[in-house]
Amino acid sequence: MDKTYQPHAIERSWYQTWEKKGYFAPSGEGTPYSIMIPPPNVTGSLHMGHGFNNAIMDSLIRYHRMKGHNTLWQPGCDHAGIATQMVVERQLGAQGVSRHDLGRDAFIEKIWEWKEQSGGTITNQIRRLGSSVDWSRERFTMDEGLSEAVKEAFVRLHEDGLIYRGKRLVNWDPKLHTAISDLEVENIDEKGFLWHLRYPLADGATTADGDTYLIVATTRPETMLGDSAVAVHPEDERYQNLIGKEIILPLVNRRIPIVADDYVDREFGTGVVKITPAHDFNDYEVGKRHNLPLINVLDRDAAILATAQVFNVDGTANNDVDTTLPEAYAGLDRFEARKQIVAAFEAANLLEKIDDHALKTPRGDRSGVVIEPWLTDQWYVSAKELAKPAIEAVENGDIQFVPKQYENMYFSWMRDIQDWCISRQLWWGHRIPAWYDDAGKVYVGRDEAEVRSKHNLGDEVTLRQDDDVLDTWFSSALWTFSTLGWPQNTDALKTFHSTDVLVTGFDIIFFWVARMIMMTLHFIKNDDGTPQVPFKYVYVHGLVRDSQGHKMSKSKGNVLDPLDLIDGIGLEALVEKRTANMMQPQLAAKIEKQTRKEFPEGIASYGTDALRFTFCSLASTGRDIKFDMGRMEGYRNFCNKIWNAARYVLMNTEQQDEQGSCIGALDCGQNGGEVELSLADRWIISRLQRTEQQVEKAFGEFRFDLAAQALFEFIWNEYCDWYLELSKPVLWDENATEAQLRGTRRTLVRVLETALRLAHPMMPYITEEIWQRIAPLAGKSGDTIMTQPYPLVNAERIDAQAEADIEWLKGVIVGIRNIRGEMNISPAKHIPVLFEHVSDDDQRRIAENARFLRKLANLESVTALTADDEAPLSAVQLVGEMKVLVPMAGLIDKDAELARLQKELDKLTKEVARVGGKLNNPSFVDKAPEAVVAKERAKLEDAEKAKQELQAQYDKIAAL
RNA sequence: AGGACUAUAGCUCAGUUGGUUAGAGCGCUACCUUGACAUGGUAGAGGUCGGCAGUUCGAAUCUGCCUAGUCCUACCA
Repeated sequence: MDKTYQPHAIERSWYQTWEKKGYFAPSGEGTPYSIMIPPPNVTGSLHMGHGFNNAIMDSLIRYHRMKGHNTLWQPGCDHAGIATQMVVERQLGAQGVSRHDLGRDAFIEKIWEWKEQSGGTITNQIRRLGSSVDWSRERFTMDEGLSEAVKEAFVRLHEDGLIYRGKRLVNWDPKLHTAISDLEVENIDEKGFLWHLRYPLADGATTADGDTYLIVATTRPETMLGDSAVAVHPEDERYQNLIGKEIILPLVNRRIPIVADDYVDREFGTGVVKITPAHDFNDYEVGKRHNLPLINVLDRDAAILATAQVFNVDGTANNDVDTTLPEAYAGLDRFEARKQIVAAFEAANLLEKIDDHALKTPRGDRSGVVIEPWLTDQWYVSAKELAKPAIEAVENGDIQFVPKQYENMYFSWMRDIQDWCISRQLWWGHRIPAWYDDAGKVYVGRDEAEVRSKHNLGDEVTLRQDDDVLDTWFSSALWTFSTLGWPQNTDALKTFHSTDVLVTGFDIIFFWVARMIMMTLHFIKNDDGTPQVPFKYVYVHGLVRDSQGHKMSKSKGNVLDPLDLIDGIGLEALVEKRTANMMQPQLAAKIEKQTRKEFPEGIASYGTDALRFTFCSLASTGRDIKFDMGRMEGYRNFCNKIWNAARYVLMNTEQQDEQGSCIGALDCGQNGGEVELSLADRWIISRLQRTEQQVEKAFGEFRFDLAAQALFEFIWNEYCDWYLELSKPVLWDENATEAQLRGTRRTLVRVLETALRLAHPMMPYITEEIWQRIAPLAGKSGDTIMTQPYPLVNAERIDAQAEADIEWLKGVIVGIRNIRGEMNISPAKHIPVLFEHVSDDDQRRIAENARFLRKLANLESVTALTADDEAPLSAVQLVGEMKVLVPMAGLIDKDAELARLQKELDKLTKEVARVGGKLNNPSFVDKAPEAVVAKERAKLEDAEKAKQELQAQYDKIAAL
């Protein structure tokens, strides 16, 4: 074995072996356990969040696989409608071709081509992360089977009356030319203006103050072209006489009514609001209440129309309203139109004033442009009814969120859920299975033939399929069951659904988790007709952030590719990677500077296991995960520690040639034979059981950080720091018996072998690599650690006596080391040690552990004094009541020792005062549980005794 | 506006049902190439647990208020 841990030498080949041998597929035996990977966006590449996610899921999957479950982890991607279409359009754009030049079919073919080329990125990343997904069951939302499922779901929902089509205001993206759902709109704080406009009253009416106009305030003056009313509060005394009268809308000269509606806030502005039902969601509601016409003045690019389009609130065309618009603005972009309209108001002396105003601007999360409420025909899922059982499933615990607090977030959204706009004006996606006849009547069916036969439509009727496609999240919502073969009732569906746990970030609880729950409960039923949940647990993890705590995003240029932490990357390559293909190239310089500052040396290579272990150790209950390179380096070092511990074990249990290759095994008890376990052996075996307990508990509670910590502490602080050291005096003792040697060798290999299995779910590669060589020495056989049983606690092997004895031993050794350290005695120097005030237990422990003491504390001699012996002047450490003495002669400076004692005495004085104070408080003694009081009494007694001893010692030395 | 979450060592974070001398890793200081490991070892320094009140014999832990930060939802035109 190499002297240091070299991850690259072992990772790739093990993954290939595992995959080739089919270890990732379900075993077909045992209780089913399944996880569906949250499908990454096929256009993209995995970022740190995915890396984190994968580390968690793979740990769970490997853990359950080792526990003998019939384990399925199914991978796949979603087609990411808008994002993918954008990427391919941009590529075509670079060649001067638009998708319209190509036509729909050819364009979709281009997307498939592109997907073939780039789809390998993600699968390669998943492999490099060590994820043991069943590649044979990889799925893609646009695959035939899943497309079937989408169609089926749409048709059934429509039949159930849960999907409808209607003309509504939607969030329109004027750049991408599609509707998007509420969730895809980001409301961003921006600075804007509030324009106060004068709207002249018709028919000579005047306000209470005698003005001939009303003042409305607006952040979007250009929409005034579509105003269909002005509203005041019904109880607003200022405007009582004007309700029912009319306004002459400036520039347009349309007469519009003054209505009363309690939507209006009297305190805000002038208490008068312009109502534009076709261009504002609130105004739309007001319009509905007052039966106002919907006057659309914008086209799909959000430019001003030459003539308005007018509808009634029920969506029918309105022919009563004059559609004339001023010619000056026709074809102008909304922002240009805004400027000119404001100028026109000013010129007409109708501009009262302009105030600065902070507002939230709705922007498309993909395009970044301002979203326009726009009147269109769209398909909707009525969510209220679907939400009911989805809420219940969480209320009654069929689905549990971990941590639980996320249930509140879920409930609050579900209880106020809005209908979901599922149609998108895109080409890439599942085309809506709806057809129209020439009269515009709509028919829904699985295909045109079904529609014709169902509605008795002869060939003379021409049918045209809806051009639109479905929201990607619609297909993702079916993910847990569509990927298992639904609508067929496949064996896979019966076996692996409900899945066990969904692992995801809280940012997509609404987008995905909630919708999956609604859809699954609706479509998937048990034999008794009760609905099936998509998953029993939702493990919600935090978002991975950079070291500054900022969210990682491409536009900020602070993203990290998990592979770059695994393999390492030079500074230049990292800068290049972060600044390539930017949506906003002007940020490149800033990103470059920032990158050079944060990673002046680039990024070192840490290997997959260290990365995964780091992710696990960060998986506590918080919402943010600040990724800390220092922490990962620490865990890389941990891998090295394991590596070297294994080297040591192998050196002492194998027969090795000059190069360290194995040429035979020493007797580790693999073939039986008498075995004598030392105290240290019994101790480490006991500690191993406790570690197994902790890890088991932590996995059960999704506390991967605690599992990682328990493993780390056991392996480093107990096995390496103490046990390996304690094994040396036995292994190197020429007088050791065969049974003793066999016992220690057996414990060395068995504990290591078990620890490897314990750690394997989190660190698959290093554990496999070492296990291959350790297993035979531990009497284990098998092709891979992956399918070995996960360690089970054996409570009988917990040995409290051994633990107490080793604690004593550690106390003595640390005490001596402390004197050495503080007194500057060279570690190389052999020193004598004496024990005074020795109890029977101490006597036994000294006798049993003399050789350990000598070796680990590097002692010249170990002497237990009897009551009659006179102790030489010494530096002293207390272990319980026993005094550990290091004679001062020639070694220790008087003043240094006094200072050291004084420090100890100060500590003890404080302790005595603190505990004594507590015990002097009668209400404490009266009210606290007896055990607690007894504990405090013992504490006080110990501290007082220790203080006395040390004080006496101090006086003795001081007197010299 | 409503709600959630967070605040513990210089940094990144643990801390189970209230009872610890409040822990870990990194960083820092001193010493050490001892036959697994310098990606290491030994010893050590470092914390008024955001602030203020309260409940309690006892609070990092429970309650209220405040401050700071993060986020979500809704929104005043």
